[in-house]
Amino acid sequence: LNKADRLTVDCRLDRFRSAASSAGVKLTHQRLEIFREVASSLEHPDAEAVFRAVRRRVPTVSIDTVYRTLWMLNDLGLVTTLGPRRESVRFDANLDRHHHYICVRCGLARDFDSAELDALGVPAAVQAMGRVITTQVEVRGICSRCAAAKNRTLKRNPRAGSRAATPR
Amino acid sequence: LNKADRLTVDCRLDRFRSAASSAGVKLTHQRLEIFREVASSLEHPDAEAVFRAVRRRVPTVSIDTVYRTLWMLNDLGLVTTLGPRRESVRFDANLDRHHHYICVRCGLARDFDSAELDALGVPAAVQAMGRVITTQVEVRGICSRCAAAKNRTLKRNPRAGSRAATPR
DNA sequence: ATGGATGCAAACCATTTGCAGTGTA
DNA sequence: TACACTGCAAATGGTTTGCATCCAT
Repeated sequence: LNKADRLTVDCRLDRFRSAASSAGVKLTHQRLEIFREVASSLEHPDAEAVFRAVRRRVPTVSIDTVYRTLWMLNDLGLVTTLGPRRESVRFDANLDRHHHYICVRCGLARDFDSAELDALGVPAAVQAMGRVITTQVEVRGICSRCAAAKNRTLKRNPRAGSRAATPR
Repeated sequence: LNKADRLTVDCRLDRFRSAASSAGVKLTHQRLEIFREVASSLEHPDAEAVFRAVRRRVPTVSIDTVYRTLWMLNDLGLVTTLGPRRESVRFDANLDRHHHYICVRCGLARDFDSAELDALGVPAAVQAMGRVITTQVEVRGICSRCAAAKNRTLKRNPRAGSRAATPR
């Protein structure tokens, strides 16, 4: 990591520290290392990759602490997930160009079309990464049904969105 | 389904029939029903949802046939998957607005920025679906590393992308 | 008829959870 | 000190696979 990246990581760590104290969660050794790992990686690591990396510095961490911490960071808004959340793979037979709206709460997934979005080009930097097959816009939010049922725990309830509250 | 949708489904079924014969895969009762289900659903069903629906018409289908068929359809290019493929959830500490390039072969995920894409608005139809939290562009393709190693089976090799060929 | 496809049941593997011990605030 | 957090180990649940049987071609 170069100097600028290091600054970014430090800034993120600070954000974590203050978020943690104001949310009343404890700042443990392992949480710090887990967050540092995600914050300083360019790889979008999954739980196991984080685990492997952190274990080098904290040989006793367990994989379940990694999972718990990552979801906690997600709940604190310090981290995002890539792709659909705690869900199984979904299939889509619509081969026409289209985009998706995804409810992060219940997993609802709906198509939408947009001439504007279809016209998008991808920047040159992307071409360098590899061949491009498809370009899709993914809009995430809370669907109206879930918003209507805005009840219950503020903390992420375990398993939310996987099977519970099946859309439609 | 209205008349136009029915036509779409029939067209997709025909496409399946010809793709199947030219690829030399057999056109079974259950495959037809599985494809019909995905092709006529607006729900982006996951494997289990397809299973439940098909079972009403073909009470003996098994969940593993559903899985096998869905991936086969994917290999044939008749179906797409939503979100990252056979992968575990990945995390991302980059909270700045950004987009993703994802290699469908090895699962590599990289950020990229684009002022043009950041300026996107979402169509009104989406507002009706629910509140919008984030808008991201997901570009899928084959990364240069995978393209370079363009060896081996044309058929999807099982487990590809999950653990094998860990990027970087 | 015959090789690919299915269904079954067992295997797999990532992720989650209950619990007793541990460490932070 | 007290309560949240950790590590362990066992449970869970979605997905995959080996194999004997079946059926499109």
